[in-house]
Amino acid sequence: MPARSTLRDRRRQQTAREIQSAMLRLAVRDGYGAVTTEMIATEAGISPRTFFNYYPNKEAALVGKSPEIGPDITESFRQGTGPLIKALFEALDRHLRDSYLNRDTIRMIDTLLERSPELVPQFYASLQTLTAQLAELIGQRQRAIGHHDAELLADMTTHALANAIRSWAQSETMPETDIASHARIQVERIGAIISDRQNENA
Amino acid sequence: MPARSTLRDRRRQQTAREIQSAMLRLAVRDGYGAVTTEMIATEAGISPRTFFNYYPNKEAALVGKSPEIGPDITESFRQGTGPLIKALFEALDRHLRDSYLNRDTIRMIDTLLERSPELVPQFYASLQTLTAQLAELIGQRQRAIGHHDAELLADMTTHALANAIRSWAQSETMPETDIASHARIQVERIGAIISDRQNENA
DNA sequence: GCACAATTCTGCACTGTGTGCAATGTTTGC
DNA sequence: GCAAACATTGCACACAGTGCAGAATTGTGC
Repeated sequence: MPARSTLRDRRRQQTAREIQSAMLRLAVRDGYGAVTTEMIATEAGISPRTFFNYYPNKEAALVGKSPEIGPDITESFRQGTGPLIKALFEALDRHLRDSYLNRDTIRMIDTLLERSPELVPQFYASLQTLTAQLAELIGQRQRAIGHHDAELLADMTTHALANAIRSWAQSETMPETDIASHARIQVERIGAIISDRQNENA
Repeated sequence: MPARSTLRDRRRQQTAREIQSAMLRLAVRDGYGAVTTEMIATEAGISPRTFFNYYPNKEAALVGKSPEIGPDITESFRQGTGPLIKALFEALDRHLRDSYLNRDTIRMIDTLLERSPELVPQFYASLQTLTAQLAELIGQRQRAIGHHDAELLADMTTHALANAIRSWAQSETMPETDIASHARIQVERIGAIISDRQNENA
């Protein structure tokens, strides 16, 4: 569901971004642990109670609302037949082109994750929606791949994608359109290490 | 530090296990969300405050305290020179032989993760200690592998290991000594998928 | 424009998590 | 058996998160 464009919905999205941005600003300034939901609400100009209408917890506000993969993309992924990894990252590439990525936002998240490494696992956990969606898609396209394997692969993919997005945010020159292929290259590098082919094509 | 065997330390370990077991019993009976730290404390025969002397939060009590990889194992892993994956899972195999795994405990965890899938990401996050240790070891042994790659690989390994332990707990017949090789096989299967070699050796 | 339906925002009361601190017990080394 | 080290506990407190009900706002049909 690619967000009906009623006034209400646009406002909702706007507020969600507002809250995330307030949270990030405060966390970068005062440290994640020092930020309370009350401070965020005040900074974002809403009541403390309303914060929880937008995000189920503090963590979630950090990551923000990321859109689901659209049905056109999932459809063509499911029905494709080429190499899985190629198709997977093509789908992610298309998905990224649909999403708005804000360099400054990602940079702030990056700063936080560097300053408070204990947040990193929590951060990846917040990407669960994407991971679960990917796992399901992989399972549907490639019936021969078991459930656990699909999940592991999806997890890895999300992880690599997050790494690629972080590199992109850090770099001044890397175009947004390179993110998916960056991630893909990392995954393939891992594949090579697993198969002990580290010194090939070096 | 392989746990000095003073009375104090043995008691500490015992209490930690006691708490975990209390938590699991209650969570299986009433559902994870319905269990409060106070209930756990009562069930385990300690004061509510003491609970937090053992575990930083409810999550952690679920997973329990798992011992670090001993220095003998890490030493020989770091200095080995063969294929990384082989060495990695050999080290894990030795590590598992040092640890006590309790089938019933794992089964209860398994039940919980099935009933409350929202716990799964949190669960993997709790294995962060192991993941971080593995990432560091990989980086030290194989200098050519970048930091991000080592982390991704470590994450995958931990994930696969958790899967293998869960299979072991479910099975009546699988010997404990097969866990590491199970995990290794999963990782290698993923490696093959990445490299689009799914139909080899089938 | 105007009523009224749907939705969203907010305040309030309440349960539960997690921490700091200081008093009180218990273990240990000597 | 004594003093230092460490563990347990109670208490007070700050904050997270939820349910509910009324106020405020926005969308809709006329």
